[in-house]
Amino acid sequence: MKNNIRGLRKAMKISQEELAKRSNVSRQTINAIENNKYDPTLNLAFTIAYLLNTNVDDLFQFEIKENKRR
Amino acid sequence: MKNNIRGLRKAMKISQEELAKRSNVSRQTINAIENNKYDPTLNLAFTIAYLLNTNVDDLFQFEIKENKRR
DNA sequence: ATAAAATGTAAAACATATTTGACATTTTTC
DNA sequence: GAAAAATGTCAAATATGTTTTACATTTTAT
Repeated sequence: MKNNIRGLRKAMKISQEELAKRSNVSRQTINAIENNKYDPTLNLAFTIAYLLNTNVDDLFQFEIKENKRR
Repeated sequence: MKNNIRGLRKAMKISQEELAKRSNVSRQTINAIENNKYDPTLNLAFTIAYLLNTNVDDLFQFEIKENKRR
């Protein structure tokens, strides 16, 4: 799962620290997500999308992985 | 965070078990999410939205909680 | 070139999501 | 109304996300 948080954040000219404060998470969390260390929770995804004036579906690029049906 | 998984799933006439299989998660997970016990991960949210022919922003109703800035 | 700000990273503790197995209740089908 | 299918729920174990503290490196501003 990729995302363009960094791009939109920079366009808005705010730091990871600032986005973290507005999102009520730690700076490390924003940093980790921007660097694709892990995905945010659904709640945080919605919060960040809201703060960056976009939506979850546009902010995150989900690649469908097809399912070998059990 | 609310969602309309149950509604779309029933419209599609598949069981929780079937949606679980297609999503590669357990039936209990689908059940818990439909009953708002907890939110799915971002990945699972995207997967379910995809399977139900919708998107994350439409499938989940996120209520913005305003932030008492630190 | 130096100081300040921003970013990267790591480990331990804690929080939340998911699985598995099991059983009870409700709904659907015949 | 009995059987089968679907749904609800619980506990313990595992996986993943988040916080805190701390420090190193990179970038920006002067």
